[in-house]
Parts: sequence; C-alpha cells; structure tokens
Amino acid sequence: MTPNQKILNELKSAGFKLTPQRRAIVEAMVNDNTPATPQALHTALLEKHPEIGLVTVYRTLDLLEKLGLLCRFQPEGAAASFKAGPAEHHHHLVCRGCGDVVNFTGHCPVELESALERETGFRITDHKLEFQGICRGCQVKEE
Amino acid sequence: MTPNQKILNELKSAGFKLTPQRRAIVEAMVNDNTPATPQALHTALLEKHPEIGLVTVYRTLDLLEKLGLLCRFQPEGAAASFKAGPAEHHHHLVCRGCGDVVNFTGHCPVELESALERETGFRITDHKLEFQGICRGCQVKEE
DNA sequence: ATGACTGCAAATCGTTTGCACGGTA
DNA sequence: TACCGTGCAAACGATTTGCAGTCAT
Repeated sequence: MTPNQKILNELKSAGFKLTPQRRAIVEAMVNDNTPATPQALHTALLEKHPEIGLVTVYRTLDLLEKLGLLCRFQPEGAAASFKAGPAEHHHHLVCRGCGDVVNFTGHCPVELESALERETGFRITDHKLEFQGICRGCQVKEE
Repeated sequence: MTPNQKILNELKSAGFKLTPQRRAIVEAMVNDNTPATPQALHTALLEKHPEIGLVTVYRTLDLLEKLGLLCRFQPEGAAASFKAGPAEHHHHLVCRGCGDVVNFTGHCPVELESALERETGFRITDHKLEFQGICRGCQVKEE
C-alpha cells in the first residue's frame, strides 16, 4: 500500500468522504517531502486541478493534521507550512536559507523539566525545542 | 535611577526623542512585569492618556525591542506580547492558564547542538527552547 | 436522498504603511 | 526651524466563516 493510499484509508475509516480535492491534496503532500504553505500547495495544485479552492486546501490540511497524518510547522510572522508524516513528538531543525524543516526525535530535556518544576512550582506538560541554522545545501550556495 | 529613567536615558542617548507617549508606554511597561499585548497596553493607557494611538504603541514597542530594552514573546496564532527586561538569550516557561511567561537562562542544549551538526551537516546558529505548563497560582484555581 | 463537502465572497485579526499634521530638540 | 514622531485611515497577509449549491455514499 502506498503512503498515499494509507492516508486515504485513514480518512475513509475516520468517516470522511474521499473527494477528488482531498485525493489531489493528499497526493501532492505525499509527493513532496518539503514543507508547503497552503498558498503554495494551492498554486501547485491549480495546474492539474483548476477548480480547487484555497479554502478547501486550508480545510483539508487542518483535517489531516487533526488526524495526525501530517504535521504543521508555524514560523513566527509567516504562513504555516505542512509536511507529510506521522505526528509523533519531535523537534525541529530549520534552515534559514531554503526554509526546509528537518524533524528529529528523542533528546527531550527531561532533567531540565524536573528541575524547573522544582524551582518554579510549574506543572510542566509539554515543551518545544527548535534549532535554526543553515543546511548543507545552502552552505555550499553561500560559499 | 529608576528602571523607568534608565530606559528613557537609553532612548535619548540612542538619538530618539522623549515624547509624552513614549514616557507613558515605558512607565506602563516597567510597572507591569507580566507580558502585555499592544492592544491590552493601549487599552490600559487610554485611561490616563486618552490621545495615544494603537499604532504608536506598536511602533514604540518595536523600537524598545530593537534597542534590547524589552523582549517579545510570540505565541502561535495569537498576538505578540512584550515584557520589560533586558533581552539576553533565555528560554521560556509559559503558563497555559494565565498566559504568564517566565524566563530562565542557561541550560542551553549545547551538546545536542554539536551532535546535530555532526549528524545533519547543518551549521547551527541559534535555538529556541520553550516549556508549557500550569503555574503554581493557576494550579490552585483549578483544584 | 441526505448530509458532508466545496467554492466564493466577505469577515476577522494582528500588524504595517501612507500621509498630513504637530511637537521635541 | 528641522525633522522626528504621531494619529488616522487604509492596506495588508494569513486564516476563518456564512451561505448556497454540489457530490460522495
């Protein structure tokens, strides 16, 4: 089963309808492993599916995210972007050059979390860890 | 010298004019150690300074931030908020109840940073670390 | 057939900008 | 007196919502 079909199955078994628009969006997301904004995705989709609306892209991406079928990356002061892949807990490594976002798992700051709970009285429920830098490809372009 | 005067001096020596609006905004920021949005700050200021414009609040906060005299906290999908205090590198502890943001310094994930550089080829330049939870005060209210 | 889904337009929210006036240095 | 700073209104970009028509099941 292709990842494409897998997502469509999850959609169907969660009780949602498989419309041509949803199929097209899922296909586009699976075929591109870099983060895409709703705008960019919509523009790309227009070539093959001229009748798809930007709002539908927003709604479908939100839906897929809620089902845990893709994950959202929200930069400060810019449009959110989405990337295919299961939404387990992870952290981000963001390239300032091309905007690509690499996920990595593990390395959670658990000891720091306990220390902070002791020092501040907070009950800590979650955390975010993000690194910014320049990916190998963009380092070459810089020179 | 009060913290209030200290900021005003920095403004003046950086070549900016000390207008009544800037004085009012600085005073309000210094007197409140919880993060405030431009909107909220503007509303609060209107009681004593009916002629101040929201745009001026935005511009003044931006200016103070650029001078490193206060720091901005940008939550996802919500208005930015500002808090008095010098803008040294730090991390955040955010209360989901009252929205307060506690800063803490140190504990930077430097080893993880080097490990990631080795594994991914990124040149890492910065990072963000943020914990979410419930502060002591809000835990009591919950019960 | 019926309710979910879609597309359009319009509304919303936070923030920024153009411009003419007013006040600080 | 020069500009810098202000206020207003309007523009802006991302996202959401109301609504009437359409389509998957």
